[in-house]
Amino acid sequence: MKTDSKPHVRTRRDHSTETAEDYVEAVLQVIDSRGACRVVDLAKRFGVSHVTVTKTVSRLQAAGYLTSEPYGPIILTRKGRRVANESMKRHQIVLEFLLALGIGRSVAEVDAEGMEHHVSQETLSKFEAFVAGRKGDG
Amino acid sequence: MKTDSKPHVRTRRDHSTETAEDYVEAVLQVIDSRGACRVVDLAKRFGVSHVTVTKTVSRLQAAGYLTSEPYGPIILTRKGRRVANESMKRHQIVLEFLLALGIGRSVAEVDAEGMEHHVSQETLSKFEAFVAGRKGDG
DNA sequence: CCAAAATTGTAGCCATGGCTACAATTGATA
DNA sequence: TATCAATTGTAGCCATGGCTACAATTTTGG
Repeated sequence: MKTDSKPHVRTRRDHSTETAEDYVEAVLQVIDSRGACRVVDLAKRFGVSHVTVTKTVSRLQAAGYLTSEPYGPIILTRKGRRVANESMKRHQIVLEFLLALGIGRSVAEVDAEGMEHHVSQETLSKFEAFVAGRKGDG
Repeated sequence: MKTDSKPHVRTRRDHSTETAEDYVEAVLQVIDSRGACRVVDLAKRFGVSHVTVTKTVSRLQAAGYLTSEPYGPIILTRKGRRVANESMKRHQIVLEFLLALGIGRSVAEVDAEGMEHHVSQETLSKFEAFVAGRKGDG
C-alpha cells in the first residue's frame, strides 16, 4: 500500500526568510521616512514587544542582513538592502495587482503583505502583465 | 517624536490556524482517497517526520478539530469537517484563479497552497468573479 | 502462529517567535 | 547638572514546529 502523495515541492520561501524580508523591508522604509531605524520603530510596526524585535534583529545581524551596536540604530548591510529592495518590489507588484482587480486599498494592503512571500516568479510576472494591460485600457 | 506606523490590523489568519486548516484539509483528502487517514499519510504529505505529525495531531485534537486513539486512524470532528470544507473551497478558488491567469498548473498549485491563508473574503470574491468572467469569454 | 516490517508513541533536543519583569543606558528637561 | 522618561538589553518563561533515537504496538508474510 504505497502512498500517492506529492513530494512537497517547497518553492515557497520558508518562514525564517519571510521574517528576514519583512524586517529589512520595514527597516528600509523607516529609514526613508524617519532618517534612522530603532528597535522601538519595528516594535510598533509589527505590533510586538521590543524584546521580540531585539532578538530577531540579533539573529538577522548574525545572518548578515543588518548591523547594530548596543543602544544604536539599525543599519542594513549591502545584502540587507538588496533583499529589502527586491522584497519591496514584489510587495508593490502584488499590491498594484490587487488594486487593479478592484479590491479596496486597506484590504489590498493587508492581503499583499500576507501574499507577497508565497507568490512565485511566474505568478508575479502574470500579475505585472495584468496590471500593465489594465493601464492601457484606462 | 511619535511614530506614524499603522496599528497592525492582523486580518490574516495566525499561524496556528493555518496549520489547523492545512491538517484538516489533508485529513479530509486522504480519507476521501484512501478510506482512512493515518499519521504516516500526513507525514508524507507534508514532508515532515511522523513525530511532528503526532504532536500536531494531539494539539488539534485538544483544539477540537479531530480525534484519534493510540495507534488508530485520524478522524475529523464536525468542526474539523466544517473547517476542512471551507479551506478546500478557498483553496479551489485561488487555484482556479491562478489557472485562469495563465499560470502553469504545477506552479499554480504551489502558489495556491501558500496564498490560501492570506486572502481575505473580499479578495476571494474578486477572484471568483474573475474566473466566472473568463469562463464566459471562452 | 511468529518473526520481521511498518507504524506509532515517547523522551529529549533545537530554533523561532512571542511574552513579562527587571536592569542598564541614553536623552531630555526642569 | 541631576533626575526622570524613554529606549534598549537580559533573564527566563511559554508554544509551535522541527528533529533523532529508541520503545511499543500493529500488520503482514512465511
